Amino acid sequence: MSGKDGRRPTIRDVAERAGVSKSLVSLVMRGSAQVSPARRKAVLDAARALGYRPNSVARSLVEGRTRTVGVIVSDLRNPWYVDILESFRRVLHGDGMRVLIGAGELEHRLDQTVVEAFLDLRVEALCVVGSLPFDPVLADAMGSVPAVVASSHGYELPTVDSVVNDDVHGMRLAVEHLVGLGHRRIAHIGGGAAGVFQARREGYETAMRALGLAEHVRVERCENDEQTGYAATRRLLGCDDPPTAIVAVNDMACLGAVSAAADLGVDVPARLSVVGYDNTPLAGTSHLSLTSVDPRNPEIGELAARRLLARLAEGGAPGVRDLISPRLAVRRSTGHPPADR
Amino acid sequence: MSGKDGRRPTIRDVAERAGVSKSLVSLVMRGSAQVSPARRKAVLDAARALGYRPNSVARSLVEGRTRTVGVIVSDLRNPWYVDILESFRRVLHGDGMRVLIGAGELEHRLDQTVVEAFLDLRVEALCVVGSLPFDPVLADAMGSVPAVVASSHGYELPTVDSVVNDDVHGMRLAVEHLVGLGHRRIAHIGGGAAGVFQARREGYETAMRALGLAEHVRVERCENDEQTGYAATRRLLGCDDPPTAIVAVNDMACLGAVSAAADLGVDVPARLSVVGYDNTPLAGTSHLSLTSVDPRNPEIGELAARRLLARLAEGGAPGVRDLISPRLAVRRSTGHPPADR
DNA sequence: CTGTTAGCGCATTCAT
DNA sequence: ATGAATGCGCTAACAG
Repeated sequence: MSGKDGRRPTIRDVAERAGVSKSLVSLVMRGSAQVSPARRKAVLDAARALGYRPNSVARSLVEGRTRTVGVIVSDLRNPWYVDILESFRRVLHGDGMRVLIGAGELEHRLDQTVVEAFLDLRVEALCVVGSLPFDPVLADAMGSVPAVVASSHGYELPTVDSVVNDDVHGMRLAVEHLVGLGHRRIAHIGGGAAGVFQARREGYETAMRALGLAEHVRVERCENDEQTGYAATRRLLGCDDPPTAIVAVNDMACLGAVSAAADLGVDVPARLSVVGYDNTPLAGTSHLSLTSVDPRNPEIGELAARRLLARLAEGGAPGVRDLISPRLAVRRSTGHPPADR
Repeated sequence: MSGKDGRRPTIRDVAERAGVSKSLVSLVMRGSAQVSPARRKAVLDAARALGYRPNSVARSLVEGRTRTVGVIVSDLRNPWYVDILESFRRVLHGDGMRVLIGAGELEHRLDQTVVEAFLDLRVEALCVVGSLPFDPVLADAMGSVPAVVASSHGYELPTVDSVVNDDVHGMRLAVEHLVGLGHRRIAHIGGGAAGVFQARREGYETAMRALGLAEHVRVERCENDEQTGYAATRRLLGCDDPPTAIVAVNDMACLGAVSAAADLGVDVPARLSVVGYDNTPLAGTSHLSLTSVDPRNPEIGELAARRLLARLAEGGAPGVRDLISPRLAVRRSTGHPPADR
């Protein structure tokens, strides 16, 4: 398991034991075809006997590359990003790259230490998954190494590719679905002037207008959590002319809407239809069974990885923006509106 | 941003620009006090002007250490482990260590590639979070570098520390809480003959016997997901003498229990009390509001990190087993049993 | 305090 | 097909 004196065995130990030179061991370890079968076997046997594995630190140093890309995830606690990550790393693994994960957000600010850790480690590229507060350190880093953002707003730099789901299209799918069921008073919880919140609010408003429902546009502010979604929904349901349907900015807010409806004795979907966004594992549970816009995260992760590989090969090409068309996952939280009073 | 010819600047470039030797630059970068303020400033200025950052790859090679520990997480999709990870990395960061995360499970088998990636990277220690299928490659790795397991069963090797919550105590808290509310027919969903499932089933049985309820012991098999928890609960509620309370092996199964009860028109907690385990974010949502055993993950992560640091300093001491006493987070899914028929 | 020298483990020329 | 020499960027042990 260890070298003779407790150290891990090096290429030299293997060479000595196999009775060949270090270079030959190196060739064998990297799968060169230019080695006679007999010597190859001798090297492989010696390596196994010693428990040798090439030191990737030394290799990185001499090759001048680490074959590593750093991924900065906005929030580990809400596992909406897992599908992005999995397809992203699958593609990069296929290209011999390693993927490191770091958590980017720390008390509503960017955790600069993860950016610096990645830079210190000499990652060859960066990927930001999910919206992160803007920070010059990160922006600078993304200017100096190849970078891509996935499902993220706020870092669309000139030389950074971005792959995001089409929020406008997604909100349109949600509103059209509800209109198709007969709803007209369709409200939105979310809002705000930045990032996904802005994009989805605008998508909602655009869709409502396009369907002739401009007069019913109604937005109540909330964040990406159950509490504020709950409060926003209570405000909506407490007014004179409450909506028959709510489109939420994401699944967590939508969960708040469901809780609020339950507390008020409003049946979902009989008296209130709700639609979430992100199609998280939460939405798929049979207990909630939320109709939710599915951003197609596996596709986003895969395309982000491809963009990154292309950029790694090409160099500083201008950033390309990919818009993935979402789909609607229809479940049991939506239905026909109640008959008019 | 880059060196003169596109390369990243090295310690040599900085030394040249500052008019000092490389060693001096090295001293300054590592914060030595043995440098005159004037020269220190010259070095720092040159480094900033060049955008220099020490190459940690080269540093690792010469120091013979990477200051990196690899964490293998069982399942990224279920974010129960996040609190463990956060406190774990907080402690390690405080000691100048980096933490890398890898996903360990791949289609019910261990993903050996993450173990090998960590070994290739020369991580100085390993940490396994959550139960993973046994695999000789991982066992071997944990024998060859300092290792600790947190909230995990199955890798309690002779030289591996383990920090786990006390499942027996946790199940006892759950059962006692229910008995205190007046329940007697208390069933368990979970079961199985390995890992947490075994430990919690045994804990349940022990607690029931200790409270004189041996005759009411009833276990229905399920896994760590909503579907099987749902099915198990339907079996329980469909029999002649259904339980008035269910203790689930974890929160996901408990969610299944809630769904099943809802589908059968059984009100929670009026006609059925349910208790989960893990106190995941899910349990805390006001919509579900599950009473759940809280394993105190922040403490687990912190202690695991301390054990690892001690082991890193000490060497191959025998593995110590820490049992963390869980607490019960009481919420709205438990209440008094219905009055007898 | 500062500069010089020698590797860390490996891949990569160049010679055979 | 194989082996010897060179250097990746840095730190550590010295010698000034």
